[in-house]
Amino acid sequence: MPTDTFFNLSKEKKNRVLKAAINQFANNGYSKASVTQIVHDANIAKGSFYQYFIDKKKLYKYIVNFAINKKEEYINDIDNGKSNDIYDFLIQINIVMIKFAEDNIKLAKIINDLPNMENTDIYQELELNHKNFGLNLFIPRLKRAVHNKEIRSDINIHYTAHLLYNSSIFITNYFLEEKECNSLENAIPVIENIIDLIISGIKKNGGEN
Amino acid sequence: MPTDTFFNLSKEKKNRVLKAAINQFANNGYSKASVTQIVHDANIAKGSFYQYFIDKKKLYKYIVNFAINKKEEYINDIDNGKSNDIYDFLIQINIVMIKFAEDNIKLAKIINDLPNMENTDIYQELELNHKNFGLNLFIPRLKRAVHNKEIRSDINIHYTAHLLYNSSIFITNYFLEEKECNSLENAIPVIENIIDLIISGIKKNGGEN
Amino acid sequence: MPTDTFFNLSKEKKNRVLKAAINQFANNGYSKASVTQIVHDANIAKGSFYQYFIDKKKLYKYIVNFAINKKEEYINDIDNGKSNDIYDFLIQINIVMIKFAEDNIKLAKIINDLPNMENTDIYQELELNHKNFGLNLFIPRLKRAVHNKEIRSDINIHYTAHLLYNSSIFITNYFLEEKECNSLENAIPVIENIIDLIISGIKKNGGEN
Amino acid sequence: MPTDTFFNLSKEKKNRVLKAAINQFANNGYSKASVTQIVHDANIAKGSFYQYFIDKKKLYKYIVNFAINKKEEYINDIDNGKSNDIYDFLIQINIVMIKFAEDNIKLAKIINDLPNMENTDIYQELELNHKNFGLNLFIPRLKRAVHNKEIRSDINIHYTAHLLYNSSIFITNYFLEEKECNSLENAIPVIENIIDLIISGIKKNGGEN
DNA sequence: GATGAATGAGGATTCATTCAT
DNA sequence: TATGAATGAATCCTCATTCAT
Repeated sequence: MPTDTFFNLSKEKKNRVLKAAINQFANNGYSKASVTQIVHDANIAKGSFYQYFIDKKKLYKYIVNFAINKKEEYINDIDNGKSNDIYDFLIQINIVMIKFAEDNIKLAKIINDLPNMENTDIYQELELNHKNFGLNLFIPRLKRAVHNKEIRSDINIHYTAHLLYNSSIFITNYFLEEKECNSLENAIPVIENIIDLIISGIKKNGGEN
Repeated sequence: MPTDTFFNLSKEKKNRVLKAAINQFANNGYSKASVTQIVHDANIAKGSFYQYFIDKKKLYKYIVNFAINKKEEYINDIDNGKSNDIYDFLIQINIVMIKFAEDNIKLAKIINDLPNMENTDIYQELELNHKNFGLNLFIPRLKRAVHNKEIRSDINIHYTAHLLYNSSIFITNYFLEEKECNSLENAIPVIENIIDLIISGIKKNGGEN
Repeated sequence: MPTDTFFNLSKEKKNRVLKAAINQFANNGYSKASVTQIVHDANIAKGSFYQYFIDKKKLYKYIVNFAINKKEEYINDIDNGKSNDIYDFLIQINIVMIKFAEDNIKLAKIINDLPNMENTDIYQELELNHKNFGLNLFIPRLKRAVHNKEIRSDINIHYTAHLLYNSSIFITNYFLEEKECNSLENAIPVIENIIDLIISGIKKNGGEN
Repeated sequence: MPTDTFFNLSKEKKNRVLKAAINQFANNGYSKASVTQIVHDANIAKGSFYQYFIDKKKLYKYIVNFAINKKEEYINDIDNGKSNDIYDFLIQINIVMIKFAEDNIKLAKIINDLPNMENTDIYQELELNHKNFGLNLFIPRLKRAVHNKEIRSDINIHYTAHLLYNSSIFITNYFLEEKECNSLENAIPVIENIIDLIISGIKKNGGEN
């Protein structure tokens, strides 16, 4: 999406510009993000900006795609692990999402803001469907788990996928907000706890009384 | 938050203004909402607006509080019902939230948009903690349910409350988006399905084989 | 084309704005005319300008129509005179066009610049066809003159109308440029001279030798 | 007007630049012509452009002179023919002007656009007086024709020259616009028709009845 | 209390020109 | 000499807010 001119820039300058842009979009969202501010933060001329990117929209789309690609890289890491049981998988996916958010807080914010753009043309133009990406992460795993008799066969896979996807977002946000300064290690028990809730339910088991 | 002048207005005029404002904020979010448009839709003079509200921000805060109060009214209705078991309670609370959203789509949208404002000064100034309100809805119920041995005593109540609160938001959104035209009745099986997931977990039970 | 706000302005202010705008467009043409300059010359705020006119284009269209209407008023004056013979008519029309240009040099310049806009969307939007207006001025008169045996029946009316229309533009420009400071009276012999050329041709008549 | 650097360029490169520039000016006029676009079309670097020409204005002046010189070449061709009578001369000159316009549409457009620049500094700087060139084309011929008793001795030569010059422009434009696709042959009857009007006038001749 | 005109800082974007390599 | 990135003043336009009547 950027012009050749942008790609020909020194790595240092490219990073300055990207950093400034990511900051703007993360802190202000698309429509309130200011090109003037980006240009100021990146210490480049106004005119230069428009030699790097056709317009603000193109830059935004580039950054969004950049963020999503990065996130998917994280996810693919575990996907390749082919972890066997659904419990492990759920733990892994949540860990990885927190890892991504920790490593890339600003990018995570930009992705989190996407649902707010759903009714805009710009969202259509993005064409990616990150939401479906999220769901598609869970659906095949759930099917496999049903097949392997790991989980009940009477659940609605669609709803469950939504619930799991939603929970992963919740877990990430929860960790970022309330535990912000702590290391990932502190998150693992929380994740396990919540996944356990989902796996086993909150109901008191007959046998337990 | 509005001035006395606003409260002295005829009910009809007050409603015109509120309706116009709610529409603006629901459709455009805070920062893109246009005072000019509100003024036009409400058919009042620009100057009058600033005699009713100090500024756009004050109006927004007023509307947000208005929306939250309305939502809490719905919730209090069931709370008073003192429904006994946790399962029933969860069903009830989700039904009521959908009801609220159905009856007040615009207000629901405004409330849904709140998380996106979390990093702004305006959010701090709201001071309300709708989120805590949400959590406080579940925490005492969960405690009671543990005490009544309805649910496992080894769950973390805090996390569980979060999960339930989060799920209720998800259920409402899911219903609004994907089932928009259907009646509330159609939602009930979905709600039951999801609540069942949470209650019983997704794990295949020993006895089921 | 302007907003109600503009029409509600004091006559003095309206004139200030119109004068500044006419000056800009006359001296710089549409695309180089500067809103900032208009606003400065008229001594109003930038924001006010956009409360008077939707945008620069709308203002331009308004001014062009204003200019054309004024010109047509001048022409209608003679048209109503129902001057009989074609010679008188040609004299009259040229006098009137010079009068218009003298009284409204800036408006005349704006009209003269119109052909340069012929390939732009804005010209299409004007919808007026000033050129056809010019031709239609001559065609019926020529037809009548042929019928009255004032002029040769073997001329091509279409070409002749073009030639006459074109000549009238030439005469006006000629007068404005080369005689700028002189009064209209000085123009009349020139007009008569040129019209005589067109009426009688430049060829030496048989009888004259 | 270009720098030595430009003249030292390979013919092929010079032509690329000139072609791109002519296109820009013909299609957009001076002020809307884009240096960036010229540079792109000519496939040269931005910096090179400014090594060939001091600035956009200098290039424009060079192109205008280039166009005018070309046009004069066409005219000189017939001048050398020493065609005798004024009627033939007028026919010839109009044919030649259409020929020029046909062969060099872009250059003709640039020349046609000149009157619109009359109030700019750039026009003054051109210094050429193409208009006088046009007039000087006709004045000596008219004098000769008077002397040869081909035309009336009581006409004002100056006005007549203007009228003829103006008509030639009109004829060319008329042909370019309305007959664009046709060959020059189709233009000749039109030219004859109009020249006949000018020669003989539109008045019904006494003797003709 | 109602009105609507006035304000101006701020928004994104363009483009001829300069400059370092 | 060729290159293409850098520059910044200028462009049109928006909008919450103020002010005079």
